[in-house]
Amino acid sequence: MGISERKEREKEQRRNDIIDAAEKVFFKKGLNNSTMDEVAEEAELSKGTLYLYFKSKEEIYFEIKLRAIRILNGMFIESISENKTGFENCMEIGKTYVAFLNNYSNYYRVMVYFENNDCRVCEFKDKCENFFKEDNPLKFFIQIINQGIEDGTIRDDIPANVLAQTLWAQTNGILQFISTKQKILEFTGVKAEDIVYSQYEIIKRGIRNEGKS
Amino acid sequence: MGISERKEREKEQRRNDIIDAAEKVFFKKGLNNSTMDEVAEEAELSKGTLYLYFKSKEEIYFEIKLRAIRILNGMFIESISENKTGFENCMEIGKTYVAFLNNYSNYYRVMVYFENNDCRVCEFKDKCENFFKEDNPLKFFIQIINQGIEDGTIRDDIPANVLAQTLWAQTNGILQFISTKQKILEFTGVKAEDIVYSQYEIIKRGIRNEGKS
DNA sequence: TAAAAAATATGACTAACGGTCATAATATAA
DNA sequence: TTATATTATGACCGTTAGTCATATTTTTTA
Repeated sequence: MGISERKEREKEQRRNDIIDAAEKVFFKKGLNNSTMDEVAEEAELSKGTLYLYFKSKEEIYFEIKLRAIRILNGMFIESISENKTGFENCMEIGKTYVAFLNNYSNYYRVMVYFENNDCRVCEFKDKCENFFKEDNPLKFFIQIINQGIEDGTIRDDIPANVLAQTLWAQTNGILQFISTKQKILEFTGVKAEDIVYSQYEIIKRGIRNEGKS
Repeated sequence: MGISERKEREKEQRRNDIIDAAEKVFFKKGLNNSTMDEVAEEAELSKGTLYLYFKSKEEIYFEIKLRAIRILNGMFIESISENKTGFENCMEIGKTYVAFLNNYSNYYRVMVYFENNDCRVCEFKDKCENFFKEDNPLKFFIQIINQGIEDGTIRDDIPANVLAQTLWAQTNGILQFISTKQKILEFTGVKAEDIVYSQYEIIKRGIRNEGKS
């Protein structure tokens, strides 16, 4: 049945085209100031057609979030190395996350949106439920922490699970701060890099296995 | 002119009544699922009247945020003590912030909303611009860190400004994580308290002045 | 290849809701 | 008591996410 397969591909393609169009519109004007009519126009389709491929405006946004996560995951995987210690890899991931914020700020913003609007995310419950079980930056990060505990470069008095989630949550807080609180940074005369550097310094001391370099 | 003063008081009172009503409605159903008609009904006023006292739905929400900040500030001030070191006070503030999340989760959620929707906050630019200059949890926290640096209990190689904002941002990340990622915590079998404890542990090592207890 | 059936696309329409404004009610001043 | 100012009202408006009856295109059938 070559036809149904081709149709499947075409459908997938159209879905992607719609997400592409939505991305353009949303990135330019923000989710709230973008209308589905604009997305439809950008995609050269009628509005009704959008709803054949997606349940809601927010579901399209959620698909963009998935793209963001895929990019971030890819960057993380590229940034680590077998030749480095767990501790070094861990710090590398931090740097990479900051680079993601700088290079893909649009995608980053989409991710933040879903961090903080979990009430609505229920719509995608099924997708979210299984999310952690699949490839996911946090899951990946836990492995790195584990590596560090095993190779003795990261303190071992906190379970890898817990330590990883703590660092992950912290780091999200840092990125969120430097990306939304420019006013405060300006007013206090502090640069985003200062905060990032300070975060590294605290983490270094905070998680390094004592006695090791 | 006793009359105009009384009128002023009455107006202020009515404003507060409206915020009270809005709080009830918003806390019960969430900002997005609450309508201005519902707020008006709860306040026993017509919808039009609401707009005599507030420019928009979101401005009312912003007023609720101000209440939240006032509560948090009060808790912070209560939690510190002249008899404690800067380091101890700093840790105390962390604990207090967690207590705030647990005891005033509705207010906490409002604060988070404005952390992450800064685009819209422009409406309240004037209010926000001056915000940092007034009483503000972060500003207060900077003072505590300064105390710690001065009394030698907190490392002095990072400026108080920077260190305080870093810790603040981190902690926000932690609170946000434990309040929105229950699913992940469940799945990994980690408790919110574990994360909080781990955070304390990392910070302790991370900011304590070496050589001091 | 033509007609029937299935799949896909359309855009006018609806419902919901934030915000407005002409009008009404009430309080104050003259 | 009348004129003026203040406060309140709710019908109405504009916008927009989402729907659905209808139309178009593609595939299947005979």
